[in-house]
Amino acid sequence: MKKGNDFFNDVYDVVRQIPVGRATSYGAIAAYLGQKRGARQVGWAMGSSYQEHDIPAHRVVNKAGELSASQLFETPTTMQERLESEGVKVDNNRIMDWDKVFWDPEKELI
DNA sequence: TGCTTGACGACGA
DNA sequence: CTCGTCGCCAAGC
Repeated sequence: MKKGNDFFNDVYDVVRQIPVGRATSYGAIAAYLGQKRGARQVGWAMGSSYQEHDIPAHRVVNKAGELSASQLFETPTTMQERLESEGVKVDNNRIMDWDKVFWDPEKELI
């Protein structure tokens, strides 16, 4: 059986709980999972199979609120349009009011 | 088996 | 505030 898949499943579970109009960072998820230094692995895990799962990957951005994954979506603007559709303002691939939109699983999630 | 890359983060200039 | 460098972990070649 797989062994490191638990990390994947946990990442997906956290992402699914992200409320609409909010967003979180890879580092925050990694820290919530106890892998504070696994921020890159979070993005790698999702990018490897997020299409096979039903998770709002567009609500996950880097610590700077930048849509670094926008070009991995169907189109380079899909991620931005989806966020704006949920009420999140995006400017130059960066979330505006990031400090307000930021959703910390360690504090919001129990 | 070993080197390189990557949806990142923190620190310094 | 923006740019550049180093560090972490896992997968790919």
